Amino acid sequence: MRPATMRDVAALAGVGLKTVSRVVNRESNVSNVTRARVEAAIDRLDYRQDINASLLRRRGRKTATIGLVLEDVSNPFSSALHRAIEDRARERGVMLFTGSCDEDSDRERELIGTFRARRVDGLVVVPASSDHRYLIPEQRAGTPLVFVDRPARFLNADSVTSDNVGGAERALSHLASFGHRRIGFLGDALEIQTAADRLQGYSRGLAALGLDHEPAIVRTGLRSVDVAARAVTELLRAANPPTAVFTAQNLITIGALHALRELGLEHTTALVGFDDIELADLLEPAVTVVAQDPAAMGGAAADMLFRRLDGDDSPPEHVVIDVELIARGSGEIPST
Amino acid sequence: MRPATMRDVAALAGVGLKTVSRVVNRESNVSNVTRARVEAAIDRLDYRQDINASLLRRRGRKTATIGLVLEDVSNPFSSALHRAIEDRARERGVMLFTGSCDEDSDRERELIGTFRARRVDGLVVVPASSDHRYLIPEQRAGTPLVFVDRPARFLNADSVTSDNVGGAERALSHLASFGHRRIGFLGDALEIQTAADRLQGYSRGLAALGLDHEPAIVRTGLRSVDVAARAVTELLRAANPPTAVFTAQNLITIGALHALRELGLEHTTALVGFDDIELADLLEPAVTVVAQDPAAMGGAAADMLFRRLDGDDSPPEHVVIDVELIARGSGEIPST
DNA sequence: ATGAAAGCGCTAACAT
DNA sequence: ATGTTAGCGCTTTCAT
Repeated sequence: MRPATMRDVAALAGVGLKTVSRVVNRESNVSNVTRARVEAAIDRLDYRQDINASLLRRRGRKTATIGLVLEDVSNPFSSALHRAIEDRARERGVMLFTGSCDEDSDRERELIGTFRARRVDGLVVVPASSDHRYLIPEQRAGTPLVFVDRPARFLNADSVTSDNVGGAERALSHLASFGHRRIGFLGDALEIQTAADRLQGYSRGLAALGLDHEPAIVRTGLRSVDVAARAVTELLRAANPPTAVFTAQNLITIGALHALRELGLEHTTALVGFDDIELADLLEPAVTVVAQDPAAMGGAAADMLFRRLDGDDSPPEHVVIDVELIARGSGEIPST
Repeated sequence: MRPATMRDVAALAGVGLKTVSRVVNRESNVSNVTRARVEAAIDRLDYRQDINASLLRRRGRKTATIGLVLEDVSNPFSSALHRAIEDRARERGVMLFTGSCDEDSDRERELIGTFRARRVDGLVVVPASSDHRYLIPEQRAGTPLVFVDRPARFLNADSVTSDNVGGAERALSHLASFGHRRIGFLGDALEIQTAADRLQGYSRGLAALGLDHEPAIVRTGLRSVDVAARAVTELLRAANPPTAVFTAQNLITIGALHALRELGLEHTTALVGFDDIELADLLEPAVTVVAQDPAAMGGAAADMLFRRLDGDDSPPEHVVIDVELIARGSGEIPST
């Protein structure tokens, strides 16, 4: 029942422990005859090296693992990030520990603590918490740390983010080019950095167009599809409703689509969403979005982490990944 | 730079190594004064127990990790499974190693080999390969092994699958109840067990309705959205086309939706898909599907694995998770 | 080319 | 209540 050890292999092959170690690690200074004998024993015992024991004694003490803190492994954005990082890690023979923290900052700390106990070589974090000073010791200890989607707060660390401000601005000018002058904003809680950035982009967009900021058509703190749908309904039923809306997040866009459909306004009120949604092109009208590129973000984050792991200790970098406006129909409805 | 060890803590606190171990592991027989001293030292050194070293010596040699082989962490089905398993694992303080194998059987073996080297306590596998005899030593060594979505081949192991046959049958009888007598089948490669099962359900459904099996309106081996779209287009443009189609997989359903839209037949040809798709309710018509329950599948798989880990060594079980037909519109278009 | 001894960070088993 | 010794499975170091 107990898995075979190197000792077992050595005994069966009639060689010393170190010789088996040499064969397993493909070191030189083993004669072909000896190697063959050892390999036969390995096969016979179905031996597999215990990486944990191996790494314990190794110089450098690397575990060939990295920890990945995501919002939720099952949401499309997180899992696209995950996949991109997995692919990079695989090239280096590195395994991933992942965990979902559901925007819960306690869970973020708990996860990172667990990763630390497992001696991960580095950390990629989509942060939930708003104060990362607790990671100072970690950082000082030399553990590479890359933040994704949102920057670290109160900690100077590498980050990879989308161009949220620029993307929102682009959405605004796109809608304006179709004649819209009253453009509603629907966003998430402003404690979330990306939500705040997108609102800032909206404001800048208004300013660039010489338009006033009208608080009545700006709604934030929308945390679910239903809440978003209700907010959109209210906005459009009020007196002097906006002729276009900018929905600053995935679920909010979906909520807005439901609301517009119910009000029968889907071909009348223009809509641009931030973040692409599945099947957006099959909807009627197809949904215009500012799309992020989670695969590129994950790739950039992994590249950065591995550069750090390879010894790069230049000052923290902040990579901003471009977003793309994909015009599909809903954002090209002209103002009436 | 080197992380603090238990030794360091013991030295700083002026106690023996074992006392620190007792405090860290919350064992009894430590006076409050001593405990406080040790805890202060832990805080000052920012010490964190090295789990790998700890587990190396522990009785039972458990690593508190499980390995999860998925088709692709970024696809919705896989990631929903992943999340369900993560939640169960978290309750037990178990971490997950995950990997995507993209339907590549070599990659499946490679991943499982890596997991084995890391001494995972158990394995949950969505299999890509068609012969699992290579896992016999693993199984004999007592490593719990649960297959999900598709059963093991040539290996008697626990499995959790959807009711693919029954679901397909239900789709057939649903379409028949709206008058359809010529129902096309569009499916994936039959090497994939689920695809074969769904075709079998289709055949049974036909038989139950007293309908003939017409090879001309059955297409299999459709491996992408585009290929599926083309197949649907061909089917519907041919002489004597089916009045309804059953698309036996996610991407095929999406391909069919594109094709129907392009042909202008979306309100004429009935469609039932296997596996739910995002935003199916916002499409026009909304898409009727036979929905799997990946969260339930993952939960059941995790429960099974942990039962095995807790010592249950009864014969392998094959849990079948029910599927649900969700009527939304496309499947209720009557035959003309 | 090969192996014996020491030790990685920790827990088990046994003192005291 | 606390400490000491051995040893988990492996690599390092140093010998032969």
